[in-house]
Amino acid sequence: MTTERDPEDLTARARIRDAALFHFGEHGFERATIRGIAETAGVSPGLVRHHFGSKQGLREACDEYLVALVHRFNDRVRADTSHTDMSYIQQSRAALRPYQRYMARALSEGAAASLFDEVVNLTEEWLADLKRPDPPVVPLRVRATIATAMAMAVPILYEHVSRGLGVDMFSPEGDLLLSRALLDIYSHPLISPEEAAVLLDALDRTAHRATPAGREAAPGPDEELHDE
Amino acid sequence: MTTERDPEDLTARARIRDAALFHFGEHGFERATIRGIAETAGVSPGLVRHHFGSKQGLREACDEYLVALVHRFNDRVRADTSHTDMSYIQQSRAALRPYQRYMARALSEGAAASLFDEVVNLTEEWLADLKRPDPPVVPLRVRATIATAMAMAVPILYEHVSRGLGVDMFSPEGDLLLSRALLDIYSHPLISPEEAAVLLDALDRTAHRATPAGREAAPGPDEELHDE
DNA sequence: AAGGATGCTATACACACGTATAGTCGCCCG
DNA sequence: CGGGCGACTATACGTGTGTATAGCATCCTT
Repeated sequence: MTTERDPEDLTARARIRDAALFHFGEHGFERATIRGIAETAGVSPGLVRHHFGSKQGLREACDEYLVALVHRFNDRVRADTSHTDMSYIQQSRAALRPYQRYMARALSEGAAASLFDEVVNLTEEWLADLKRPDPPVVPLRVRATIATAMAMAVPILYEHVSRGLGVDMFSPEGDLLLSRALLDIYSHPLISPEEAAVLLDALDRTAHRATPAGREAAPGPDEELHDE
Repeated sequence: MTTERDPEDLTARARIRDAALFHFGEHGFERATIRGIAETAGVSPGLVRHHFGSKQGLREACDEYLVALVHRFNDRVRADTSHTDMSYIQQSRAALRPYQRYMARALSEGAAASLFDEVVNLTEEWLADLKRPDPPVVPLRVRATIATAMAMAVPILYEHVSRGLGVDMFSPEGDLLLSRALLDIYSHPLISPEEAAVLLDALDRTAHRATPAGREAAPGPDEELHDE
């Protein structure tokens, strides 16, 4: 059913990559060892180097593999016109679950940039057709980035979240509880609009105090603060 | 002013701890070396072991130090009755900024549990006196945990967030942009209540289908990651 | 002033890990 | 048939790192 892998898999190369995804995800890049990965894959450590050149090369291969995978799922979600139907999203979630820990680790180690950006793109589309009473105070891309980061937080902080939930996040119970919680949080503002207005005002005032007149420090690519 | 440190600081022990907080935050626990930390602290590597026993002991000392620090700030925020005034929060944010990268790393490595829990407690209080039209569908603790995780995501994904923002997250510009974005996101639901209701309903229905009666799923230590 | 504890350094050890090299087996193409 | 080539293994090397030990200096106590 979920044959989302490339045709030429089952090969030793693929087994090494899978083992690496597991080991990197479970122990982190540094603590994971080529020897351990090789053992899981059922090959000799030398073969790892033969196929991927180096440990870093292996990581990059893992990243590329996942980027392609996520991209494929994104396309499917995009193709789904009925946004009330979550079957594709659920399906994607399920299929990507084995790789969540790897993604979490890689992202928190600063790697897998294109993977993150790929998700940001999707989030951007998602946020774009979201109706809201007042105009946003920051560009769409910024909101999408932060929303993506926030969504990634849960798998990244796996141990802590599981402890707070009282059940393992990846168990069926945990997954259900988590989904319900996310739905609740995402559908309710954590700050009342009035309070937000006050705080935003205070923020802008202190900001103006800090940056009195013509500032030019740190020229970002596009400094558009206002909106898309 | 920012004399938030213990009295007996300036000592070599304190310098080592500070250096460790920096190195661990900058390079992660694994990549950070005792020799490097010692050099930054201006002492010999042996002294690190003398004071903290082991690298792990050093990490724990860092955690304890930060838990105490955060705890102190939490108390001050709690003591602040006027919730519209953000001076204490801003002050705490500023004071904790040098340690943010350490905290982010430690948390994403699964460590510093009590630090996380400390923040969850504060979030819990924050969420408790938040008015909302409908009753929550999950316990307060669960919501607080996830909200905390989401808040932590931004510093953890520092590189990616900075890239998405177009400016360095820790620069003044980045900080302002980030604050505005967070305010915007926190004050607007990302899912409309109606949509959420539909999704929640769908979720509960599939959940009942999946777990007919008492499930307790065997959480295998190593999940097969090949296919499903 | 003697003695010991404590802060601190220098040196050495043990080991795990990434990497490099040489070699073997099997398959495909000519 | 055979020659080359890619998949794969065995083994070894170098090094970075945590840790252990021994020794020195300084200060406090009695």
